[in-house]
Amino acid sequence: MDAPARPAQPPPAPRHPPPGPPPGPDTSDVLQQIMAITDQSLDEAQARKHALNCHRMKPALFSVLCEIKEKTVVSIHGIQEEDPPDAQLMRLDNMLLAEGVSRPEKRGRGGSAAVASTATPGGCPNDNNIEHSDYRAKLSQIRQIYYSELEKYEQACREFTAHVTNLLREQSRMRPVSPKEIEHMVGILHGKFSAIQMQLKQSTCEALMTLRSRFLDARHKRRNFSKQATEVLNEYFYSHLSNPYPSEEAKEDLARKGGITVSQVSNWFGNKRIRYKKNMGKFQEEATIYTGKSAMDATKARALESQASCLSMPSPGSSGAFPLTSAGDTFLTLRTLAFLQPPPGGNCLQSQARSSWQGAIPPQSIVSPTGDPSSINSDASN
DNA sequence: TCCGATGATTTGTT
DNA sequence: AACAAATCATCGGA
Repeated sequence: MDAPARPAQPPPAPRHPPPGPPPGPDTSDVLQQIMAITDQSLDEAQARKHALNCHRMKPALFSVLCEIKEKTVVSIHGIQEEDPPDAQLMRLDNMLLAEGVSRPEKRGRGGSAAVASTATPGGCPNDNNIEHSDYRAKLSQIRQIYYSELEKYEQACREFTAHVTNLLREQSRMRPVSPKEIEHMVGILHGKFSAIQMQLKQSTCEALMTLRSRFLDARHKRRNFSKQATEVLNEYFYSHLSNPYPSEEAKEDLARKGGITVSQVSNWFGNKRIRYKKNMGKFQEEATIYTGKSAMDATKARALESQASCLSMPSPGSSGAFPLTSAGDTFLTLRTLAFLQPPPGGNCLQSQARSSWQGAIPPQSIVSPTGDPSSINSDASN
């Protein structure tokens, strides 16, 4: 660094003239000046700096320069100033919030560990109640990593911002740097850091998705249906063997009764139809059990029906009406409704897929050619 | 551990 | 969109 005073001498002429315009006398002048500056001693330079700082015109000059700079900066960056809330960032934030990873209010600067431990367990509003302790452990792990990383980024951002601010303040003594410019620079810095934070949020969301898909994929965590559900489904299946295609309402009803979802009911019927058709012999015993059950139920239902109609209907002969008189009839009514579901062949639009079922019906269960809805009961009575 | 049962998913069809 | 058929992946009993 020490610059021994050497006699200022003209630079040696270049051996090869550079391309472009030849260096005129101005260039060599500037060069010479630069060389002269480098040759000055540090003390001398400091002295000159001090003299410049103490110049009486300095404050005025700086303020003017600052003003000009401010205008230029505003004109350049003014458009970018308005920061529309990033849709992507909002999506990520919402997801992290929904998953219970982040909190609604993130202003607090509490310890990350405290935050991680107080976050609501199972805060996910998803219908599937995740109870796996393994899942929770992994979720907690993700949460902790997220918060520790976030804290790191925030810390780095604070430190770097402070550093830059100090640097600029320091420099503002030497060159025109307005407070507004510093503010702007800080804003840019924050933008950069928030971009990094967005990446962090994105990877956290990805980790969450992977975790969820792994734990919520029902195929990997299959559970057999409860006895109740199986009974309800089988009962319906064998009592509607001629047309085992429950309507949407019937599916909902079955789902409710069995404590499963409608799509599970649909899956079950899809599987059942296929497997029954493939190997009817295998299901004979089951069929006997459930058709017997259904027959008993039907008998009971009929008894109840006649009882109810005697009690509530003036004319027992009118079979088309649904009395809906008391809560006690709910079962009967539901059954009756189920029996009166789309009659065989009544729904031509849907009959194509169902027509393939006709070949799978055992002889005693085939619906009478008249298509009388009441004939479905023959499945049960047989 | 094997193997049939079974719930879920995928693919192709209507 | 609903379904059939094939297939996957897990469950649960022997």
